[in-house]
Amino acid sequence: MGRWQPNARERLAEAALELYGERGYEQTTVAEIAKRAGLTERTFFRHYADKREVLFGGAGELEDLFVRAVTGASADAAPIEAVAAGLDAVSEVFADRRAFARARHAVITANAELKERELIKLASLSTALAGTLRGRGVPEPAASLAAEAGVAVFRVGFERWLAAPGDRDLTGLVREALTEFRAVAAGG
Amino acid sequence: MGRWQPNARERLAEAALELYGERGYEQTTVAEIAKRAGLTERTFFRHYADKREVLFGGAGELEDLFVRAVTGASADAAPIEAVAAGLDAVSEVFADRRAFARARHAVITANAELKERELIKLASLSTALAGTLRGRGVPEPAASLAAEAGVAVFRVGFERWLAAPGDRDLTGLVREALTEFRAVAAGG
DNA sequence: AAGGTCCATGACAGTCACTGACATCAAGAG
DNA sequence: CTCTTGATGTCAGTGACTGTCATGGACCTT
Repeated sequence: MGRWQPNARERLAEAALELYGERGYEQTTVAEIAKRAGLTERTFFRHYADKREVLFGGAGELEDLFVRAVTGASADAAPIEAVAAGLDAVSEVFADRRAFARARHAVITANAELKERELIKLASLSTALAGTLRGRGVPEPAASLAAEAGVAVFRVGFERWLAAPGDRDLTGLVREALTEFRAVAAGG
Repeated sequence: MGRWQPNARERLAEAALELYGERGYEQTTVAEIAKRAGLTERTFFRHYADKREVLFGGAGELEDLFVRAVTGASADAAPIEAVAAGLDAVSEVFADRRAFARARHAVITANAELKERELIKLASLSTALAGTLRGRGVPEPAASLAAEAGVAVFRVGFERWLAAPGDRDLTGLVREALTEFRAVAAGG
């Protein structure tokens, strides 16, 4: 047995999501989160840079996954097709986490500061994707535009998945969003 | 002569942009901004909700302008064409403000918190555009996707304009970005 | 086993963004 | 001339976040 309970970081993230859900983000103090996790406020800030970041621990892994899938797409795939491969990979990860995704999404959409943080994570993802596409030989601004398109398509598909009843498949909804997107861009 | 100097709000915005540029956003306190504007910290917060918002006073007008142009596009224009009309209208506004736009953009890109605020303003613009498109009879998710596309295209064109030497025309750069975008979506 | 180092955490004081409550005083209304 | 209005000042308070030093179990060395 260690001197402290294990998984301090995860306990903090859990406590934060619960409290943000129960009372709202602004009505929750960091001291309360730390207390529920059996830690102190100071320790919270050693694990998370600020009060928002505690909800975004997985953003880095998601970005890596998306980038790897795009990198791994066949060399002759068009930019939008490489992005589509990334969309499939990312969609799979969420398949069995809809309850968690819904709780987290509800908390985030209820607060402007949290929305800001989510947007900058998506922007970071977009930047990483654009870089990956350039690495595949896609010139600018096509790389940036394809990356932005991919993120927009994922977001639309993801939100429809969260709103959908029962057993709709995220991968399918994201693919539908991509198809719609291409029709719109074509002038449909 | 009033009891106070006029244009307190504008003086605060000017002082803030100067100080953020000179020392950086984080190294500037609200008390310093207020002092340079000849006011107190408390008065700063009566004009701007927070330390970031002072750089985004014009966001509302820009959104209105964009929305009005899309609303005014010919009734049989495709969604992406209506958005293009909005892009033209917004581009015009910036034509003679490149120096200011550059200073502001440099400050914003130098700081993550300011980037977050910029992103949420663009997201708000996107949401407003999507609503306007739905008002024109465009169904979801086409409306949201066309709106996101419009904002992405503007941002790419805008950044190229800021980076470009001399006398490049913003309207032209944004139109080029739109053309490239449509090619990418088509699978080019 | 004794001693030494490591490192996650605690304790505590401090800065600054932001808010609520109340006071002030020129300008305009009547 | 008086009254009301509204932008500003003053002041006290909360909470996010940081720097610094102390603590003590785990692990390593001998």
